[in-house]
Amino acid sequence: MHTPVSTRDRILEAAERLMRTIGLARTTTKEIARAAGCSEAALYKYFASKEELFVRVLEERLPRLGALLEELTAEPGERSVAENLTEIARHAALFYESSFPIAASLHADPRLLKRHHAAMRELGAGPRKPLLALSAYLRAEREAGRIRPGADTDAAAALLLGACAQRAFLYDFPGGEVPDQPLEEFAAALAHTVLAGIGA
Amino acid sequence: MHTPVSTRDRILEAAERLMRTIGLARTTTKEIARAAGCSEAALYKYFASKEELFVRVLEERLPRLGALLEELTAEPGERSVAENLTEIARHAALFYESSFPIAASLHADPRLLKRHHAAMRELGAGPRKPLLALSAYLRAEREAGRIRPGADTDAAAALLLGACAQRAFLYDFPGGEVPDQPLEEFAAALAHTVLAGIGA
DNA sequence: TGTACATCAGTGAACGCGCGTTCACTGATGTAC
DNA sequence: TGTACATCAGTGAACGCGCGTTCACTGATGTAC
Repeated sequence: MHTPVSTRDRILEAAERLMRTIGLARTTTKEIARAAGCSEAALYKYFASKEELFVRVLEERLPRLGALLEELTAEPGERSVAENLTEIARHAALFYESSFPIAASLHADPRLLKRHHAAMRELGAGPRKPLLALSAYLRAEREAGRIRPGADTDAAAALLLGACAQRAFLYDFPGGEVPDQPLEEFAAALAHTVLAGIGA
Repeated sequence: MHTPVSTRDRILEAAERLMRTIGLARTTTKEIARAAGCSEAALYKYFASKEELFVRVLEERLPRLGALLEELTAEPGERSVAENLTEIARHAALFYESSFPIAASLHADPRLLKRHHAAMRELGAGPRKPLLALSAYLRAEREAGRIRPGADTDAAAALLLGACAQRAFLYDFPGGEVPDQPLEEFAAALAHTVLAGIGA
């Protein structure tokens, strides 16, 4: 720890930023080195290959929605269900917005996707975690009598998170199109409409 | 028209299949030519560049959900809203399943995405079309008194289609994981839960 | 009819470029006596 | 204290490979007279 930011960290940061902005397809070792302010050879002092570098970026620098949801739903009783769902939708939308470009890149290269998926499994993470966490929260609310007894919590979770994920997809398009509906409003509308269906 | 299937069509078909299976990142001109049963040079008789070939694949071979939805909702009165929504969800899920891998590939390469987006705009298509079509259908049902007057049709459309799109994402993972819930059941559950919120 | 030429789909072999990767190295810092 | 050696982060320059692309061509089919 001689320097406040290690070369390794600068490499990871540069790789992540490039994946986000110019896409995996155009993120080359040369570009990464230039952005990190080191030589290409230095990359290979810290990572065995370009593929391993990418896997590390995904493991070490992507946020975790599942963990966030678990936190958010730790004390279910403190706020109303509507408030909780709105907050969840807001966080989910932000999360998908920030991770979508990288996730998309991954799916363009099944070999890399496979390696990433294996690494995720070992970490106990994965793309289905947020769904499970939200569904678990909704079941708890159902037990507490705050949502309707017959409500389908899996369907409700799929609807809410799906809409947030799709929003991220719709706005990851060139031309910098701005959403016609602000995030807060969008989140509240989703929560309200879902809750109208499952609320007690 | 000497042969029943032209070389151009075989090239497009091969390119599409490869994009779907091995991903854009690994779809090379050599692989396309091999799969189409022609020389690499032949590709350049029909397409100016590899990038143009991809744009043509997207323009000419991807299904159109927006058009399908418009068709599906042409005579709203014939079936119940629940039946209509289930059918819409089913078709949407199938559509996203088939187009997701290619859409993901596109987002890995912003330059290609930009070209594609421009081409789409000219065709009057685009990723937001299905949302608009579904929301229009729901508004029609609202006018007809078959769903609640105050219902937020935009939110309902975002929820239903978002959940279908996310399902496609969740199952586009290696290891050939099979959905734990059959498509029919999934579609019905979504339609039911959304309708509980907006139904008359 | 035959003959000479034009057109056209498609090819084999090569090209140059940019990529990921490696190698022998340098200069600074730490350690033993 | 100075001296000799070890360790370590990082580099410049090169390497080979695979990619998209091009070029001069071939052989089959169509057309004019």
